[in-house]
Amino acid sequence: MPQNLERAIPLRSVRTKNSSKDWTSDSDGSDKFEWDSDGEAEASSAPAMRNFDAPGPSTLSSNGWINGEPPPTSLIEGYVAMGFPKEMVVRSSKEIGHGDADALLELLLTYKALGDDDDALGNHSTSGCNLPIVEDDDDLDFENWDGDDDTGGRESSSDDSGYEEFLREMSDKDEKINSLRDMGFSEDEANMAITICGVDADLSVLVDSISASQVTEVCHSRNLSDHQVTARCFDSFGGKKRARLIEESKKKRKRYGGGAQGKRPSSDGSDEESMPLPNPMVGFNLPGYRGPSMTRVLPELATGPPYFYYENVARAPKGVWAKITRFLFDIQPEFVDSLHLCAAARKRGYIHNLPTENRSPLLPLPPKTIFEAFPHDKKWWPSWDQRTHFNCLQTCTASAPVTERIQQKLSSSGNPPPQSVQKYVRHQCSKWNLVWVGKDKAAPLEPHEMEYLLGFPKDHTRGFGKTQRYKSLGNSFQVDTVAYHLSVLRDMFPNGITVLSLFTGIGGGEVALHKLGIHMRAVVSIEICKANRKILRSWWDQTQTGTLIEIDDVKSLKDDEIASYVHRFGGFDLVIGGSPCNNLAGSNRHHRDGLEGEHSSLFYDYFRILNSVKSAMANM
DNA sequence: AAGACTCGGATACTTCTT
DNA sequence: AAGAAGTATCCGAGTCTT
Repeated sequence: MPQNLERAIPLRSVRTKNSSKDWTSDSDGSDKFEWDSDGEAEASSAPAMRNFDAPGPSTLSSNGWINGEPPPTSLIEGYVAMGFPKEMVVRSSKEIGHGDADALLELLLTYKALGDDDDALGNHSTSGCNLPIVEDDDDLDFENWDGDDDTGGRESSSDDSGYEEFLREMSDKDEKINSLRDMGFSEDEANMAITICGVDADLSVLVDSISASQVTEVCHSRNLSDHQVTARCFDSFGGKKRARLIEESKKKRKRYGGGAQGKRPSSDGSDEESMPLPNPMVGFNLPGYRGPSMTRVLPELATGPPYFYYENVARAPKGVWAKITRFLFDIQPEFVDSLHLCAAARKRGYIHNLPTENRSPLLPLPPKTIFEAFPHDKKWWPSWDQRTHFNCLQTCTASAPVTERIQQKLSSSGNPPPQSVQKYVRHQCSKWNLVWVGKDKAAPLEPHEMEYLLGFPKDHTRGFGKTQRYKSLGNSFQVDTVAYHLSVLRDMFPNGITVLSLFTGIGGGEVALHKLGIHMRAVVSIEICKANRKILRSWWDQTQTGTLIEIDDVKSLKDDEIASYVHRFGGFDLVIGGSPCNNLAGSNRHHRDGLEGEHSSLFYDYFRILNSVKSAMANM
């Protein structure tokens, strides 16, 4: 749900500038909600995540920095704000440079995970250093099995003595890598297996891991969905705590030099980057769209507890969903257009590890067409406006002059109006989701009408400014859609569930659970917008008896605090949330730079926190 | 080839609130 | 008077569908 870009950016330290609102709350001030983002504003502060395009060859200069330049202080601070030790950031930057935010983050996460998992390794352990620097082939981590280019590769030498020591400490890992190479595996494979299984894993376990990865790769290359990969593939993996490592290992590099919009050349062509959207966009199944019954089997490491549910816009820039998928355990997204469930389109992708059988829709069923939703408007609806559904409800609405111009054009033409006028009016109506509320009078939806279409209780957002309400609603879940997916939890948790809700917004997930009759014993909610927090609190106090804890800044939620909540509530049954889409949404003309952009860190927060929860629960 | 669609952002201005 | 909030207008392109 909610969120803004602002939050995306780490820097609390930087907050100063924009004063007014604290970053924790949305950018707009009052309301910003859910995911989206409005956040670009902060960009300036955002340190780090910029990637420069030129992929040129990386070279290690005499000062120990790749490409010869130390990272800007702001960049380091940005990662430190994300929770990484400064020393680790510096070291990582030296290893792979700071130009590629994706690679750098990946390496940091790997280091961190390894360090967390195995103290014996120490921070340095990470041999992550052996991780290949930037490979071109990217995405497919499991891809280049054959090429072991890396080996000799990296002359990482460098003058940095600290770095060398670091390398020395990795001897244990190197030894295993050598053994695996002797067995015919590439260094990449060996590295990945160690990343996944841990440096202390037996050689046989590492071998099994590589074999399992190869199976996965084969499945992917055949375009099989994840559910077709048997869990058996992953049985050999280590403990659950390793779960978070998986992704990191998976995402091995997708970097491309291109700019944000990234069209990456895609060396091999086809494949990963492309993740075609289904048509019709009905997900794995929908009421009334019974396709072939499918049962998916998730990799063991992807299964709960906790269950998790991640959402974002379906039409993100190319490569974004492929990347998100890699982070989230290679689970294939379920793309659904809420158009099939209610009267408004809403094309979204959902990555979750919930069962997909025996779902049930919320009752009563919501109106599925505009006329069912607003029968009163039928009286004024011109026959040449044949819309039956609204387009995606967004955060911005038409200004009054739009209505005025439409009215003026229609009143000055006959009936029916000429084609040119019809075309203009139809375009405006589609663009702004206008409804006919009077003779020749097309007006924007009111906030309460949007609440209705999105499945929220009446007046859910009432009491706040209209602009804020539009913004919050535009960034929200479509409750019926999400509830359909979450409905499987009802029978699984008859005594209620505990929820960690990221980017909560106005509580679309919570409302869905409530409408499903699922008791929430406790909800820990992270939402930057003050107005949204108030909206959730207000609704909670009126409808719930469980515990609600609201946190404003996702960046402040660190591992130890997560662990304390896990301990306090006995773990979380569900981690739910969408991440801001400011830089993903097509409507954004300014900074649609996907996950490569400067404001894309919120997704990584989701990822980070999810893995932190998994890790804490594994240690319970 | 043309059309349709997209959880948006920056800015200037006006209006409301403190 | 100053700040907060609301209003209006500007701003395209990537991707998919027809």
